[in-house]
Amino acid sequence: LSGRDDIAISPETRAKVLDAVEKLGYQPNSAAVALNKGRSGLVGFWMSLQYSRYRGQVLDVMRTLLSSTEMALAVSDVDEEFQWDRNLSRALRVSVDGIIAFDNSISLDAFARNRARLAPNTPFVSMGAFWSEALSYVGVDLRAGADQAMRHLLETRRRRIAYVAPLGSGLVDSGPRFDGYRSAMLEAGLSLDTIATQGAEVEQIKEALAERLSQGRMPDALLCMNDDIAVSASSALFLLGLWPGHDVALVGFDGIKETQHGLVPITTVRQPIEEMCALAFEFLKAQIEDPTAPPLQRLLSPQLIVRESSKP
Amino acid sequence: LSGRDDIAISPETRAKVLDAVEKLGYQPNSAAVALNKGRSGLVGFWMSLQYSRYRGQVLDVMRTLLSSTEMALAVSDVDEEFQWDRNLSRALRVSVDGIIAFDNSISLDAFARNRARLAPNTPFVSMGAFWSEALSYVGVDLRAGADQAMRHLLETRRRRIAYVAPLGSGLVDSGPRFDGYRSAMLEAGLSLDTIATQGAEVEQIKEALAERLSQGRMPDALLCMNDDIAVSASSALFLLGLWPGHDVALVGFDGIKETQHGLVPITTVRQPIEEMCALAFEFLKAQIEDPTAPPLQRLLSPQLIVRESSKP
DNA sequence: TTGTACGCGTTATCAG
DNA sequence: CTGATAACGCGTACAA
Repeated sequence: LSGRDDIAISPETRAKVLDAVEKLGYQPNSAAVALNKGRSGLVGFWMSLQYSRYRGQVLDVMRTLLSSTEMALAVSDVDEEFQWDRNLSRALRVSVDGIIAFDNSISLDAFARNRARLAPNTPFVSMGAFWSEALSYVGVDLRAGADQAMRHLLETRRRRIAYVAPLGSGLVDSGPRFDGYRSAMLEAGLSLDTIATQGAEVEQIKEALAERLSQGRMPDALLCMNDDIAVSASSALFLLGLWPGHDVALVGFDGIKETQHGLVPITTVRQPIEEMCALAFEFLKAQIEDPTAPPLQRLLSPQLIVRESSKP
Repeated sequence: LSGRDDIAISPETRAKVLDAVEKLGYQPNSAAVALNKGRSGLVGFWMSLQYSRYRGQVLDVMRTLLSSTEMALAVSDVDEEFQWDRNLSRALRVSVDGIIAFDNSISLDAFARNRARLAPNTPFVSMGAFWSEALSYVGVDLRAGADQAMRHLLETRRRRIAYVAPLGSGLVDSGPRFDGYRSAMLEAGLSLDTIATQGAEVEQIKEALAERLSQGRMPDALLCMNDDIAVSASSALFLLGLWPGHDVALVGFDGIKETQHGLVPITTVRQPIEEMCALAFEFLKAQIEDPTAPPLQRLLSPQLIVRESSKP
């Protein structure tokens, strides 16, 4: 019935069994299978379902990766779960063989804090911008990416460089991207300029930029916290009569497809999505094989891709 | 240990047990619990993770609903799964007590087709714009909503009414919204006008509208397939020097929060999100209690909310 | 108040 | 090749 060839079975019995299966509409009980095998065949994928195209593309890659496997993905939305310590046990109730936590510091912290107590041996890999040294991770060194981007902007003689991030993201004045921005600016003797937007929509970026324009202090380069913002900024600049790449340089983060074609191809700090996902899954599988093995850790570097929007 | 008060236990033993739990980091095995109880405490939530604000808000409501319960949500992304018959068994492998399928006709069809074979007794409720008469559902009668919207537009003397939907959504020339639009137009002796956009971004809507404007055939009303588009259209019209609500009436679908405030408050066909989610969950719980009960079905009506964008 | 045995639905093993 | 049986980890009922 379960398609093994190392076992002999008479044609008649096989037919009888298959027949019964058909007749009764038999479906294996997954809880029983999971209990017996000690495996559920499920990978818990913790991510924020707040939209960004980058997240969407990562989920897609992950799904494609798993689809060639016997494993399936169970997505848990870890948005705004501020009381994570309470919610953690609920999230852990899903019978998964392991967890991949993507780009989410809150759930990662909560898990790291309570691992010993709640899930001592649950394979866990964090993936993306956040990690804990105590756990397995595939990190992406956004700080290094920000450094690359800033070096590029400074080398191409931009001086009034602003950092753009949405209000309420917690990234307006902190995080590896901002840190890279700040230290590069200070080192170059330039003063910081942060633009906090209401969101990532063209309209919202335009509003923020229009204010700068009217005050006569439009930057000559924008380091955008992600590509969604950079793409929107590109449109916003156009609407304000400015040429992205000419009047104002534009750099984004993530490397989503939409940066390639558009009004102007946009320079971006590309995250190694495929490698990151493949590695995270590999690490998870290894942890599942041997849950007692020491954590597997790897720091990936994003790569600056220079395009029209920041050509010298 | 499991907090029952109908059973007596000596303080010493209790302490000993609790102590051991602590010391060993004991956590109940969810597969075993599920097997024993015949319940996993999980609700499978099938939805497309392609972004729309409406979907985001629905997920939020659902999550809030479940958080006051002992049940947890396991989201399955059912995007672009064209080979659903193959993927269905994979999706069904998640050991859930029941499934809520939201606004997704593909997975619904696949499930309805294979229910008898793959999951004869799995509680299943579809929720939103699609349903199957053979299964439980909480439907929303978008056709009725479209009728309301069209009646409103026609009564307020708009005549050159266009229907706006994104290319590739499959909704450009079909679906209950389009059907309502078409029959109202034909009945009124007006000719159809469909605007297919590249997406829901302001830029993309603007592009489509700019073409109309330059051809001198700008409609006097836009029936937008959803609020994301309507909100973007509002900005796009402004950018083109037109006043939404004055020069061009605007009606959206869904009733997301963002329609209330903005450049212009936008008329929308509000979906009964809270009621829909609550009812779907209630139906699912009932099906879980008694899987052999006949399907529970309910058709909800969306409600037209008239705002600035379509005032007479 | 405590200990024990059984059943949940599978799979794997082992004797026939 | 077939049939019976143990074990997976838990909850519950019942005997001690």
